[in-house]
Amino acid sequence: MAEASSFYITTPIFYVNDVPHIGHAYTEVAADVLARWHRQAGDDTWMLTGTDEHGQKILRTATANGVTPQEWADKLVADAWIPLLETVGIANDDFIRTTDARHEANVQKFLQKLYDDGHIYTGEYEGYYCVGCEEYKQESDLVPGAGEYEGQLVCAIHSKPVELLHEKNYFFRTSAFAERLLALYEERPDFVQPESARNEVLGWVRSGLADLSISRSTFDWGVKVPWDETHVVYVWFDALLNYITAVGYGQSDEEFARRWPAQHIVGKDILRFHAVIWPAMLMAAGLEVPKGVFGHGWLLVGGEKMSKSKLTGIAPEQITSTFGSDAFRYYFLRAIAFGQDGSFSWEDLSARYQAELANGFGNLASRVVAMITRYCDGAVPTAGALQPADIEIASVERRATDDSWQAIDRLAIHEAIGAAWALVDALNGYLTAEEPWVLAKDPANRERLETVLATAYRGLGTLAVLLSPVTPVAAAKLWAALGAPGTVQQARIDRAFEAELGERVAPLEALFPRVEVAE
RNA sequence: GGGGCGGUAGCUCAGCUGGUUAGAGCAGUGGACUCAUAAUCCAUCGGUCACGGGUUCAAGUCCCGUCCGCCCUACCA
Repeated sequence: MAEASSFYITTPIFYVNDVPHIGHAYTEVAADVLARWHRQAGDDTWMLTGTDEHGQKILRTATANGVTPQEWADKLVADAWIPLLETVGIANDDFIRTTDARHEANVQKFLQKLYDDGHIYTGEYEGYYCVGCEEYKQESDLVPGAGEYEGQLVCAIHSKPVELLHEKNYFFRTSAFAERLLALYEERPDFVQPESARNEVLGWVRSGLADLSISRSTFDWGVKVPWDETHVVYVWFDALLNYITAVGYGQSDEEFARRWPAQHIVGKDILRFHAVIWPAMLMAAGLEVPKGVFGHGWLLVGGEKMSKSKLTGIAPEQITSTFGSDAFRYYFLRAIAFGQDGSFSWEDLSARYQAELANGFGNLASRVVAMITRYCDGAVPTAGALQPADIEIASVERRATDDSWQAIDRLAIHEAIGAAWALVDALNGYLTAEEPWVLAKDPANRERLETVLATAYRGLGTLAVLLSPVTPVAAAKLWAALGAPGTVQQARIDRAFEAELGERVAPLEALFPRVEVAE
């Protein structure tokens, strides 16, 4: 199915000033698995990720470090963000930075068009400004003052009174699109997923939309507003546009038509921007809205949303250095229903690593390859007359292939892995029931032995293909050990059960070696 | 304050529009087996479904209330 159809998937772009943690990596991995799966099913796939580099905070930290904001961003991208992708094995097709010329120039083009078409007006922003923080505060950030400031509202951080300031700003008429947005959610129930996210978005839009201030004039690290260079574009407005500037908007109509619209994968915290403001922006510009917006859940540590301020932030390398990138990818996508919040704990991670990856999948590969080596001198045997158990394995392979692909189509990554895993369990059970090590003792059982091993070998091949998007490193090792041709990524995943395999097995090192947990 | 979500076996979670003895995985226990990373396979223990009312022939599943937890309330995946 889906021959050569276009599949364009994005992650949010990272705010470079953040410190990468497993939450960022989680989003990346989810998008990457979907991209790999589609790519391997023959779709014209494109995965985009990148960095968000404008804004006052970055300007400030750059200045504090005595470098220009561009130099600061360059350093963070090179030292933190590109390495993050490598750490968890992301195979993105493009990496956009909001400081790229292709981005900045076309953000201006987009903005100018909205301005020319009357979607932007000049207004006045009024807000509480904290001199200490050098930024506007929401009322929720203010607390009642004490002592000499008794009776006034003060900044929660500095405990000093804030000033009510007015600033000239340009505003985008988000409010004008409320009806069209509601119609969109109505017509396309899966535009915002999962269901809980959709409900939340519906609630927001029904309760009314305020116009969005889209420019700032108190600092200058950003894309200049084309008709008023004393203003720079508000970072979110700037950042969202990466999804189209990266695929040719304003530059190459052909490329743009080929890729757009995209499936966005975002954390549920930024759902509002992606499911409300972004489609409104696109509507204003006369462009197609995204294919869909999927808001995934939080990673919870100790029952609470992971956060660096509470010191629960975990760097991806803490996990990958011990368990490897495959385990990272597998664990978070398998253990957490995609879209829901999920609890992370080292205990759970190592338990699943041991039980599922090492004992389940890894050991299965190991025992099958070892038996073919031992009983057949490494030559892959040919199946003889099939018995019901062998036929059952073949049908499990077929079901795993179909079910997992069908789940991926619904963005149910955890279900897709579960569907593939049914094959791991079936094969382990099959071997125990057929007892090839017993068959091997009597030459009279030779044909049966070879049939069983051929069937198990066939199953392993299917497994390698099905799991390659999730555990690409292990799948490649297994593929090589099976002596299969080319790379496992070249095998069509939507027809995994009939992948072309090999004739001789090669030694296989442990796919997921046992880990001594040092807490 | 307002809004959302959740509270089901030791742990992580399934339980759709209410309907036979509430399920899975892991952990625990017992057994089988030895090809394999002391792995695998089978069996088994284990729950007053947060609490209190209500609706109903029937509620984990609907309604009301209470308690607890988390999150959102315009710029942290």
